Amino acid sequence: MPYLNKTAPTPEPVDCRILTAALDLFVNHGFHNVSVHDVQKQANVSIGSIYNHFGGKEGIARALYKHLLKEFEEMIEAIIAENPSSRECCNRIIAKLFEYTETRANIIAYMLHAKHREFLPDEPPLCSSTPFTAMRNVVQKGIDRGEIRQGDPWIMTASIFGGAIRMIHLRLDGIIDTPLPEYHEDLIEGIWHGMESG
Amino acid sequence: MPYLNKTAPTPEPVDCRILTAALDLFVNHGFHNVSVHDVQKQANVSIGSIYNHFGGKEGIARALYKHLLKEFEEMIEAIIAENPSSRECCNRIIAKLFEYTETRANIIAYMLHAKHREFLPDEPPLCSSTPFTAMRNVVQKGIDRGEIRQGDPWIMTASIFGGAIRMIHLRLDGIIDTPLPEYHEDLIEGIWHGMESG
DNA sequence: GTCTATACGCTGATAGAC
DNA sequence: GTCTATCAGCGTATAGAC
Repeated sequence: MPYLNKTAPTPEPVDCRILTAALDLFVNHGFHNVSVHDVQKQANVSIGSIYNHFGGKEGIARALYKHLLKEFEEMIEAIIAENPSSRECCNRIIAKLFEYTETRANIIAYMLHAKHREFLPDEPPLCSSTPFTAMRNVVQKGIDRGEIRQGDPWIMTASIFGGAIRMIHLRLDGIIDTPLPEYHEDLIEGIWHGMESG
Repeated sequence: MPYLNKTAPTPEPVDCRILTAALDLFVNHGFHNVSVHDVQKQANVSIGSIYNHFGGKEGIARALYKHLLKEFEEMIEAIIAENPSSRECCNRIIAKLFEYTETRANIIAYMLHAKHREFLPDEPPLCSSTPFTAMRNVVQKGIDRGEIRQGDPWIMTASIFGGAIRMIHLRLDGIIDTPLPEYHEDLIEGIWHGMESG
C-alpha cells in the first residue's frame, strides 16, 4: 500500500483517498472520535461514495486493518525468505519495525495502538494474526535449532520482541525523541546477551 | 482501592458502585461503547447521582484513572521501600504485575489496554506517569550501581519490562492460557542472562 | 458511481420535584 | 443527595436525483 503514505488528496482513486484520510484521522483522534462526515470532508468525497465503497465507518476500519495486516505479513515473509539465522531474522524484523515507525508512523500506530476489538469485534486479536504467528514460528524454529534458549515459545517471543514493541509505543507517544533505528544495535545486544552488567 | 474488586453491587457506597460498574463496563466494552445509562443501570443509581458525583462520563474515567494510578504508585513504592537490589526490585515489580493480572484483571486491563489520551486528553500518557517514571528510576539506579548494563535508560527499561508487559497483553487477550506467575522465573532468567542459548 | 438532503436513534447533559 | 422526565445535538445510515 504505497499510496497510503502520500498526503496529496486530489489525483488518486477514490478508495485510496478515503483510506488515507481515515487512517490519518483514526490515528490522530481515535476511531470513535471521528465521524463519517470528518472522513468525507478530508477525503473530498461524498458520504454516498463512502457507503458505496466500504458500507460505513466500520467497513473502512476493516479494510484498513486487513490491508495493513497483509503488508505486515509480506514484510515478514520477505525477511524469512532471505533465509538468515533465526536470531538474525528477529533482528531484521525489529529493524524493519523501527524503520517503519519513523517513515510510516501512522501505519504502525494504527496496528499497534488501536484497540481493534472495540470496533472490529469479529476480527481476531492482532497478536493471533498471521504476522505475529509468523514471528512466533521464527522463534520456535530458533529454539529447535538451538540458536535460542529452550523454553515456552510465548515467553521467548515476548522477551525478544517485547522491548522493541515497548520502545515503539514510547516513540509514538512522544516520550522518546531519538529515531528508533539509532537504538537498534544496543537493543539487540541486550536481547541476546542479557541486561546484567559484565 | 480494595472495594473495586468486589462485585456485590448493593451494600457499598454510591461512588464505589459507580466506579466498580464503570470499570467493568469500560474494560469489557470499551469506553466509547458504554453510555452513562449503561453505568447507571449496572450501578443501580440514577443518572443524577452520576453527574452529582463525577460530572459526567469523562469524570468517571478520570477518577478511575487517578485512583488506579495512585494504587500502582504505592505498590511500586512499597517494593522500593524494601530496599532490594535494583535487579531484585525489577523482578518483584514484574511479579506483582503478574499477580495483579490474575487477581485484578480489570484494573490492569484498564491501565494498560485503554487509550486514555482518546478520552482524557489532558492527562499525560501513562508511560510518563509516576509509576512508570519510578520504574525508570529503579533501572537508572541499577545502571549507576553497576548492576545493570550501561546504556540508554529508555532502552534498558523497555528491555527489562517490555517482555513482561507483552505477556500481560497476551494473557488479557486470551492468547496465553497459563497464569502468568508460572512464567515468572523463566522470564526473569531470560531478561538478565539473555535469550541466546548456551 | 457520485452527490445532496433527510430521517431517526442514541447519548450526553439538564431541570426541577422530592 | 437522589431521582425521573425531557431536551438538544450529533452521527449513522438511507433515499433518491443526477
